[in-house]
Amino acid sequence: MSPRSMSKDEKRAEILDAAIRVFARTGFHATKIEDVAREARVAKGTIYLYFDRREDILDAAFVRFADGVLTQMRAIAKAREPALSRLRSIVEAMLAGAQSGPDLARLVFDFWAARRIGGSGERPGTPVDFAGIYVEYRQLIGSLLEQAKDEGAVRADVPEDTPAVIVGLVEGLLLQCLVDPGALTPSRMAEPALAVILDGLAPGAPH
Amino acid sequence: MSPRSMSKDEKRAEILDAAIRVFARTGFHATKIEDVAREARVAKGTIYLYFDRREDILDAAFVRFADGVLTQMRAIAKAREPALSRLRSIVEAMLAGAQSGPDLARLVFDFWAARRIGGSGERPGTPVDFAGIYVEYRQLIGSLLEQAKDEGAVRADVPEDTPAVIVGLVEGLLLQCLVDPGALTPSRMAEPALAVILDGLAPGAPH
Amino acid sequence: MSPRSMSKDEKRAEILDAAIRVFARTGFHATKIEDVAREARVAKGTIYLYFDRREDILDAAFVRFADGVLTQMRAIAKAREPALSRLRSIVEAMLAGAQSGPDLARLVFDFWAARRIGGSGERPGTPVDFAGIYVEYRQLIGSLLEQAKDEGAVRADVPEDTPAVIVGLVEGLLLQCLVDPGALTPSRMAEPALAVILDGLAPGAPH
Amino acid sequence: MSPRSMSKDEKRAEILDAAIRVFARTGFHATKIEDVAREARVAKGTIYLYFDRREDILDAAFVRFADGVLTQMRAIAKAREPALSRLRSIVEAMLAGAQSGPDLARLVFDFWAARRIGGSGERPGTPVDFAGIYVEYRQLIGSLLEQAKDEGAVRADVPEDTPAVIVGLVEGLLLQCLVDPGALTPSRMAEPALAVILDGLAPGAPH
DNA sequence: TATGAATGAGCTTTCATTCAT
DNA sequence: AATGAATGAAAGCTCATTCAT
Repeated sequence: MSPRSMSKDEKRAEILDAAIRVFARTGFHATKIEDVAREARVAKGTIYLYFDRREDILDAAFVRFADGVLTQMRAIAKAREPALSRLRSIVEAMLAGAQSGPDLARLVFDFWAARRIGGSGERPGTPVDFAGIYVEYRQLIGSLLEQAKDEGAVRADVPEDTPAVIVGLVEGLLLQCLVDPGALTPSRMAEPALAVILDGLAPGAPH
Repeated sequence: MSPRSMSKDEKRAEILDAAIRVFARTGFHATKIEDVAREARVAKGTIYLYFDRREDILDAAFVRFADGVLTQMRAIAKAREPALSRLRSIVEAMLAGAQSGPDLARLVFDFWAARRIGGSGERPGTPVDFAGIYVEYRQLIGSLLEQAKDEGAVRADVPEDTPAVIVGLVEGLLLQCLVDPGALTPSRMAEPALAVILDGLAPGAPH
Repeated sequence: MSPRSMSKDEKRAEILDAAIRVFARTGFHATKIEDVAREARVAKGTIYLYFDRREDILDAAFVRFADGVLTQMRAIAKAREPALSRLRSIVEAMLAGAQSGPDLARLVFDFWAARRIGGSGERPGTPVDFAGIYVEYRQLIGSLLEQAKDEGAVRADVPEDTPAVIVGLVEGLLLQCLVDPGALTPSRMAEPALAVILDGLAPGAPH
Repeated sequence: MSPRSMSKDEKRAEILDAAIRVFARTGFHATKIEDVAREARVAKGTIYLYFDRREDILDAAFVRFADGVLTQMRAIAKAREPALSRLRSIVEAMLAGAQSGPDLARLVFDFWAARRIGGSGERPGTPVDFAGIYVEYRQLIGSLLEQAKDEGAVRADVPEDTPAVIVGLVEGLLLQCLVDPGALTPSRMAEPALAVILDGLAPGAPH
């Protein structure tokens, strides 16, 4: 399976991918190192050649996930289109991403719970800059809003904290879809979400 | 301490309150039965006279928490005020609630992670109707929107899934605050949140 | 076997005794918690109700062993006899003690090796005052030497560090017996040991 | 680093030296093959080209250490001096040796503990003739005592087991110094040790 | 010869759950 | 009803040893 010529980084990535698959399927908390090893087709001990502790795998998985989202967002943000159009695309892309891999989105909750994000208890280990990732999400949205303002596509008095509202709206919507996949699907939510966001930002009369 | 005359239900509630305090402080995953017992001033074995399994305590805790929110929402929804004003109050109340007890909000993540909400894996035990709770959230909002429509306070073409967008927006915003408490606080977010929600729903030009 | 009425301390002592038996038989390093549990007729987990860590058992075992020796020494030192005679008795008693339980004496090496006595590496956990025990050994001998001097039974110019020499001699002799039980037995060594010690201390012509 | 022309034995010796350094520093029990490899500047697997099992390294280390001591003792024993003087030199040399490398002396405990010297449990592998080494120690001392007797430098009725007493005294003294390096140093112990040994053996009145 | 990635048996430790009192 | 000592399954992690290159 794994060629002997594989570099240390590649092997690590391979194990990480396996771990993400299992976490998504079983949940981090219920996933044993043994499970990750089996999925990655290696022995238990091998895992520890690439990760110091079980929790580090979760951290790495989250970072890989978040990086993917950020990369996609940055690409869209750089497109040659009106800012408002790019904002719309970003919202659609995030919802579409969750559509294709809902289990992966779940990983975020596991991460929150395991890492006690927002809790008063502290956890050992090198912390993942969770907040920093959201700061960048918001900055990206904020920068688009500024451009849209300059382009006259958005009201001039948009409150400062609006990026957080938009990011929250998208993430919260994903939660809803995760909780009640029967009633709600991400793709179907794009239109009403944008209706709320954009019409609220429109300079003149909506639509 | 606990009077001999206490009923089984009262005692159970007392233990549950203790558990919620510890879960909020320490996180469910890191909370041992022993910790709950200590907080409730009973012996470890006593817990098992009121709950069959450890996870049942988390379920019960979540239900009690969600019931509290719903009760509050229902009360506001019944007030003698314009529907739009009640909608605004609900949003403000939810954000204010998180403001006063951020640790309690964290319980929701623990619940998701432990109960594998939205995941493909199944968990044993009597399931809590997680989705149902959100259905009721959305119905409450949806009903207010209908009334607001009738009152002419809201555009007639508000998309059907808008309640999910609003609930998501509030929950997502809470997540943001939890993740980055330094930069964001729930109370400060009420105004920009309502700016996005309400102006987006307004019939004519915003404001 | 173990009556339910046993106090926590008694139970701890019982486990400790079992542990000492196994350590003596198998060596600390090769002894698994499981082995101790089996010898003590309890489950593995029970051990941890009385000792926090595996190493703590060794510490406690050593302390119990050393306390026994010290108690015996103190008792002899208080006897109503000439000081020199009591010194002789102490040497004989220590050698006789090792005679009856050579395996127990081995425990000391395990302790040294595990606790890295005298080494540059540090170990975690509450340290056992190893040096302090030997300080007391030496003080006891030293005090007897002083009395013997006053009684004129010993030369006046005995060097200050002589107690260390005597303690060392006895312990070192025990090592020899441990290493080569075929050729040497503690009981047989008492006479030559005393011949070296006492005649060396005699004021006039030896014997 | 290591020249290609190095013989198998030389390489083995080089690894052994590295191992002794690490054992002395860290203790055998806490030393991993990896540590030895790093110190010897070879890969882990290379160790196994020269030693079959981890314990064999300890055995070899001990033998090399003991051989060094014996060689030194033999050299002194052959000197052209009165036997008593040579005995004195040997005692001084052993104490001085420990003075220069206390960590190395610790190796002996590790060896005892790991090899279960004196214990009832048996260990696999080719055993090191631990007892034999001490036999030779004692024979060397015994032979010197005989010569001293012939030279009239020592009482005629020295008990047969006196060599064991002397060897034990020196070793035991070293233990004391190891245990309580603050209070005792080997070099300072030479004089009181010899006072006990020699004056005890003197034919007429001491000094 | 030398390497070092891979292995997996085996250990310590934890803790939900039970049950005799 | 209440207790808390006892249990033992279960899991994370280590590291001596192997072996393909």
